[in-house]
Amino acid sequence: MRLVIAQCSVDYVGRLDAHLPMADRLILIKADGSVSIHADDRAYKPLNWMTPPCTFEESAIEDIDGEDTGEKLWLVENPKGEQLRITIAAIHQDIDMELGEDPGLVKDGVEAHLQELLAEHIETLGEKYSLVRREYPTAIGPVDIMAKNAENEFVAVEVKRRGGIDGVEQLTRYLELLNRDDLLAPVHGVFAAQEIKPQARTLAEDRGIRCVVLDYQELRGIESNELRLF
Amino acid sequence: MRLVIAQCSVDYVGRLDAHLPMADRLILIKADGSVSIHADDRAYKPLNWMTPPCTFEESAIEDIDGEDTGEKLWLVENPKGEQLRITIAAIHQDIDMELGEDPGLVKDGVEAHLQELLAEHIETLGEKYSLVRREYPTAIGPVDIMAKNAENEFVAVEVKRRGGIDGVEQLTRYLELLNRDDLLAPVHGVFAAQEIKPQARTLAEDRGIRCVVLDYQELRGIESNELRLF
DNA sequence: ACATGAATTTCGGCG
DNA sequence: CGCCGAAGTTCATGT
Repeated sequence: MRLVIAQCSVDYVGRLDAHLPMADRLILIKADGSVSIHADDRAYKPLNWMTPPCTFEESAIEDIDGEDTGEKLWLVENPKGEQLRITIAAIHQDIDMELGEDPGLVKDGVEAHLQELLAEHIETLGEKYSLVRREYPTAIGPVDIMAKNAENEFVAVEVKRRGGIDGVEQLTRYLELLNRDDLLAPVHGVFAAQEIKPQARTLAEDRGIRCVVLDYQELRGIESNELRLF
Repeated sequence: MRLVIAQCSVDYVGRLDAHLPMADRLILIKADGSVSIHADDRAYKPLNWMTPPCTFEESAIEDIDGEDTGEKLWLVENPKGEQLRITIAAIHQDIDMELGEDPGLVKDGVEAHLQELLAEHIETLGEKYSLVRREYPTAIGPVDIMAKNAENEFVAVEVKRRGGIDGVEQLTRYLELLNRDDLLAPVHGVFAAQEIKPQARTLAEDRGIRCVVLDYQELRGIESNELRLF
């Protein structure tokens, strides 16, 4: 990892064209070969970058008379021919440090995990609910969770972290298909998400689909409480 | 902008839970208050981060006996209560630098620009093609470009940077609607993108929609050539 | 390798 | 302020 704070201008030519006028910025050169250029804002997003694989080449910039201007051109290029051209006017800091390979991130709470938790605690949807199976297969793709309600009727559940119109449309297609099967009908629908957008809720309820807001911490809490009982 | 290279472990509790075991990493603290944690890989993407607005607080970590362990806890928290807890075991580098406000990025070549260029050079679609208007309004949303072909028939054009199934479906809906209007029918369809996925192409051609791959550099080149003529 | 779909998506535009 | 859709999306997964 090399960190360079420098006065620089940048041009990107590739999937689009972009230009950054001369200013002080951080240039981050990682061991994977990637280069990214950060300003002191825009949170974690760089102004410009090049992802590996790519090559890095430094050259001196000469003026019309062939005199060295003291400026450097850093040319970063990938095999597709996309280029990042960094003109370095002055370097304020330049540090290099070996970090070694990172153990990596352990995530917990994405959609797959929500589905898992809800399947384990299907009674969150109502008393006497029981799980039929996760990823219940249909001709147009798997339903996230298939369950049965207290009346022993089928309930198809679509799980999302953020529930939008798309998810409702998806569930609607499943319900339409499933309800054509006399062995299953009537199949009810539940749209379950950590966050449900108003439009999605309206559309869902309009179609007789019940909306359930999932509380991830609470679902996890149920597990913790169960554990505490032992 | 503060750059800290440190041996640290990180826990994020918020929209999901995530954990990073102890290792050497770069911690980037920007003037906007954002904090991001980078490893020496994963290109420009940080392992973990917190976007502003958020608060930063440092405290000493004590062991069970109340003895200072020498470790520090950096607690980054946003108003929603999401937390980034960084345990600092050792600091290898710590530099601080004022960068000032960035002039910002000039972009050129995104979808809006593709649409603009194609509208200006509608003959790219065929000889004698003429532009009716961009963002041609319909009840279900605007058609990117409405044109007429050499036979003076309407042609609805959907412009995408990357053409997938969705774009074809969208154009199909427009065409269905537009062709119900006797004043417009027959309306032909053109699916224009910098890159068209095979499945999208198959679907489009199956529906009688013509696929056109746009070359951004070439469209720009036309402009350059025109300029050169003057 | 390619297509599909989630992401702490982010980001910007428009209403 | 919230919805909607693009993004140099990126990233992981399944086929």
